[in-house]
Amino acid sequence: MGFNQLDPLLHSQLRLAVMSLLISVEAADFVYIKEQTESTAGNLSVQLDKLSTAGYIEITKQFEGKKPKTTCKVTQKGVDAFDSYVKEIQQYLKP
Amino acid sequence: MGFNQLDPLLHSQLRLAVMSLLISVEAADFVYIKEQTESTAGNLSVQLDKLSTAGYIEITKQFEGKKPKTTCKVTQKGVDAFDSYVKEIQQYLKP
DNA sequence: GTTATTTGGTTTATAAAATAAACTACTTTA
DNA sequence: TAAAGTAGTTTATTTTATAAACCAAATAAC
Repeated sequence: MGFNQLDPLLHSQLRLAVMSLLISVEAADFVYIKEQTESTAGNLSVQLDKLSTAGYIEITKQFEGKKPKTTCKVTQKGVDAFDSYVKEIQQYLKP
Repeated sequence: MGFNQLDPLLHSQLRLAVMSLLISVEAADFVYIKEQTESTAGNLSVQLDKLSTAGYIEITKQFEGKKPKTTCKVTQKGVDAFDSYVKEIQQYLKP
């Protein structure tokens, strides 16, 4: 037993999906993340901001031709936090 | 990939801890759960109620001598839901 | 060529959760 | 018998998540 606190920043449906995705692909743009996670743009925008503020991901905004393009990639801090989260929740899940 | 919806009833810090605990011990009383999960009585009361309403646990209230005693045990439905949740979140966690 | 519509988002408002604080009812101890 | 402890519940507050509305520019349709 011993239910140590799960990182509340990661223990969220969408943010967990985003982190999981970014960890496997290293970098992804807004539209791709939105499609993969089946989230709304508004919700995604907010949650990416939180992950960015926490230093778990890095967001770059540039123009691809004439369209804006937001690219995200996970930071080392983000990888570490995700690893810890995985270890912690495994405690909950194993019987 | 494929981020299928995590059961929101289980994807909660305290409810997940409670379910995890109950699955391993089969039955536990209010005070014990409160201690193990390090939760406040108010929060625990609310969350147990939600799990009970969902049919994931069964709550029995009786008197132990002169003191009230609330005992909880997980139902089959609860076990099934927990199993599904574990399978789903494993998808998120594996890189 | 100017009126939709789509793309790629952000901001603000609303709904739902989690948590904390206050309260109830009874018991035990000083 | 007054104070403190036990075992909770109810209500209020805070935090989160989600949805709705909006913005700016580009493209397609009439």
